[in-house]
Amino acid sequence: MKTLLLVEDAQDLAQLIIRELKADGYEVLYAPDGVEALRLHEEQRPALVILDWMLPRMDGLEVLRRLRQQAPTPVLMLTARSEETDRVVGLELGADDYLTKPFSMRELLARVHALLRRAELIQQMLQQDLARAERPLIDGPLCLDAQAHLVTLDGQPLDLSPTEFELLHLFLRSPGRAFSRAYLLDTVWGESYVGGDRSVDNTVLRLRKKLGALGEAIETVWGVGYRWRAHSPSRAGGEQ
Amino acid sequence: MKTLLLVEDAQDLAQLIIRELKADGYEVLYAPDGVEALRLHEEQRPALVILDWMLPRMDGLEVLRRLRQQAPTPVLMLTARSEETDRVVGLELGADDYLTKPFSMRELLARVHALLRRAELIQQMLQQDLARAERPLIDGPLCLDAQAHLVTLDGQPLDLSPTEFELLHLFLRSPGRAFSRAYLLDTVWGESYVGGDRSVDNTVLRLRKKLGALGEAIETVWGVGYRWRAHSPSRAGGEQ
DNA sequence: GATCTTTGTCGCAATTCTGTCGCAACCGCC
DNA sequence: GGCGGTTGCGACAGAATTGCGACAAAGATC
Repeated sequence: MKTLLLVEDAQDLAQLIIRELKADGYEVLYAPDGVEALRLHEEQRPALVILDWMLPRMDGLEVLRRLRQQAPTPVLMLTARSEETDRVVGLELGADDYLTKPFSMRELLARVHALLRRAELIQQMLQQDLARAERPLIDGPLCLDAQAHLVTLDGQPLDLSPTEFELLHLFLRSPGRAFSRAYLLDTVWGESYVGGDRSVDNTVLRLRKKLGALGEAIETVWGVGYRWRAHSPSRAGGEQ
Repeated sequence: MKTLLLVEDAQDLAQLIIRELKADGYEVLYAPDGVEALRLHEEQRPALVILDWMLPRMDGLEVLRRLRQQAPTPVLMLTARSEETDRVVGLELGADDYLTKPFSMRELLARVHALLRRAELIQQMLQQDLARAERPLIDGPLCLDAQAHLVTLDGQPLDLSPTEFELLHLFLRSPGRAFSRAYLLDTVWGESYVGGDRSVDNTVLRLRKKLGALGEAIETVWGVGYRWRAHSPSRAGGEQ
């Protein structure tokens, strides 16, 4: 479920927007002013920010400027003025889209969807670029092709869940390196994720199962975390 | 419905033309001067521009020159002078046609129709050229010929909708590569499209049905999107 | 202007994923 | 060998994702 941050000082409008966004399946954080907005943004890392132009304590443009220093989170600005200069200033400072009051909830939702999709696209493009530079990762009978998002074992495709795939990807990129659970949670699950270490354990468990005999390649580093065996023998031995 | 842009500072004439064009089923954008014309053109990308020679703030020829830097939109110029030199200058600068005031609405419409038809033809030829560079894409019993805009399965022609065709085309150009829904929406549907992920799902569903047994070649990449099954495992990633 | 095609959306079912819990097994240490 | 802490692992439930039929709106065709 995606999390959005709404920054709007008019309480009644805010309530309306929040209700609408929640009905559409989003988690909504709310900040009545810029200071609170920056705090929430840093703490929760929402997928998108809806930012009112006029705010108490800190001007919307100033908030936008500071948000941009924190992260490339997409920003949808709301304004009462439809002057072109405003639009230009907002967009130049890095707002991704722009909505003039009054607007319909339908339109707001459409813009939110579009912005989120674009953000997703950009992320995928970046990943694709990385993946393209990367040749498929091979370790004995195992092959992970990031671009195809495909893992094969002895030539047979392996059906991995997204989390399992990301974990294996990380392991294969740095065989022999030990990863703490905290690091894995940060990297694979995302830095804003809040969950227990047992999530890691279980994903490792499931991955080991799917890897069959190769599951042994994921070694437990006692008291620390896990590690992918550095030098896999060219063929898996007879042990089971 | 095609969108036209009318650039004309004489209000009464403009009103007349607008009414006439709308009655003929076009969407009409209106700019009273060159600055606004360029803005609208960039923002809305009309299919054709009707441009008056004499304009406030920016001369019609200057507008034409700048339009040409933006896009190859066909331009119909209106002028009060019938001198041949003017005609030459206008056409040299890239106006596609030319109409001398006063003119009948009947004549204007005829020219608009002709220009649009020609533009469509040109665009189609460009696409043909692009398609020609590509040889037919073949995957087992399936053959997609972009030039002929034809798909055959076991030699039988397959009836695909435009969206389905584009989607299949994209898949076959990069077999084995996983595409996110966001990427597909951007590429097949267009970046300005605002719609949900389920549109992709449904087009995939319809395509799978029409492909029959080969429908299985469209693999679901869970949590990511879709991928066309790579036939030859020797090539790991799709290249394009 | 009537009809057909295309295509986006909705709703529900089916599937898959994933965090948590409980308990057993295990490790290192004293 | 006992002990505290850590890990393995099966089970479960809630959440997220996808499949798919139905419907309606928009556009194309005639």
